[in-house]
Amino acid sequence: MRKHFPERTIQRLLLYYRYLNFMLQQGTKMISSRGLADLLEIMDSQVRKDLSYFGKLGKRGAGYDILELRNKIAEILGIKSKKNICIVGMGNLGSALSAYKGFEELGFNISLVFDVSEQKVGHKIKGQICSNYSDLLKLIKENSIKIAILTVPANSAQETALALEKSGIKAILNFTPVKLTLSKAVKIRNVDLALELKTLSFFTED
Amino acid sequence: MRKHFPERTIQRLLLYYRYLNFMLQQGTKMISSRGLADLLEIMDSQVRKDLSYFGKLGKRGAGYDILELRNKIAEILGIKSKKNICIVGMGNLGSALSAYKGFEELGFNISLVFDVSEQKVGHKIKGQICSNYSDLLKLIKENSIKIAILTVPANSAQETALALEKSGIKAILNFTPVKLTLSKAVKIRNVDLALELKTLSFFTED
DNA sequence: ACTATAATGTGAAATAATTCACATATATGA
DNA sequence: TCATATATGTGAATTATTTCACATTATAGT
Repeated sequence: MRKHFPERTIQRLLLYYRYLNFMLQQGTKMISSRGLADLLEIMDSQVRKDLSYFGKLGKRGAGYDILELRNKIAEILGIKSKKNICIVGMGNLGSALSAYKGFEELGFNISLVFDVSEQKVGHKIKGQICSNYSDLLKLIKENSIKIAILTVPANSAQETALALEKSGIKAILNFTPVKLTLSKAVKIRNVDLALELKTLSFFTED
Repeated sequence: MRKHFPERTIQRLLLYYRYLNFMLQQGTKMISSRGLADLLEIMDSQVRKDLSYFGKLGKRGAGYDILELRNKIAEILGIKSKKNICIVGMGNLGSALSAYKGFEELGFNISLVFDVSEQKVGHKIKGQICSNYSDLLKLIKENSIKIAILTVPANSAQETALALEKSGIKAILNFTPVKLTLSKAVKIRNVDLALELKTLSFFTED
């Protein structure tokens, strides 16, 4: 079923998911594509197109059953099954992310965090005991972790990424401003905070 | 000159900028579109198209003069002129961002940080003295700050955004998972960390 | 039961972004 | 100076994504 639809569709599905959950708590039962679209300030046809990639999920004349749709999206996105992840680099950003609640809600569990610093290794950082970077290979393999968040300093990013690949990691969320070069078997996604701020600022009138 | 080119073009310009700076330090003088493209794993035609939006910046048969191109991109992106920004919400993420080096390199200066907590206000967090949220309007106006990073808890995001708008903020980098509703005069850009991780994970083979 | 209204699902059209392909210009070496 | 190789800049083609438009189906009110 994969890759006949835009990546953006998946991201919007996630946004729908959040709103549907919220509406469930409110006790609402049905929602139209227009209703969802208005909340997100997008076109209703976009909502329908997105959902149509995954079947006929609505009911003509009535809309979408919120509970059903929420569950279907959870299924599509694989939110039911918890996935263990690790964070490598417990600097400011790394430790902030280790405490970030948003990951858990989408089915992620931070099961390991690493750093090289002697001051951190063995100690709790935001409730997580920090493992030694020298045990990276061993621990990631033992725990069969496939997803890593990379928050090390730029100058050790590539080297750390290689170690992650070797340890069996299949996906890296890269917060460093470095273009990582790994085999195609490893999916990389870059989150470039400075770039986001600059993009915003560029398209803003002074 | 604005908005005849894709937003992605601006983002790539920024990546080019980083590489050009690096190459300058190495002492290289010229680079071809192919050279740049290979570094970023994109098409060389993409590089040429991106640059062509801003003039004839290269020399046929020779390529691009690295110093000239770097300066031209800095000019396009407005990197020379420092811009003051503020961060609202000094939780884990906010304080990590207040210490983040990447912003400075692109011409941003974090001149104010805010929180509501009595324990934080008046104290230094990562080198920044935290201002009281109740002084938000006054301080942002006084300092003519136009850009804000929003890292407050989800349940106060919308309300804080409204306060920011009132204080004259024209652009918000929103790290909360909340769809902010403001007048069109305020540019909003969302950074949704959980969504990034989920997108990555979705397109990864288990 | 009938009519008016609401809403989906989906090809087709429109829009946007990327990549191709090549005419044109420059550089280099013999 | 000429031939060959290199590399830009750009209109055209391609590919991707969004939006339109409408046939179809369901609902609600009378």
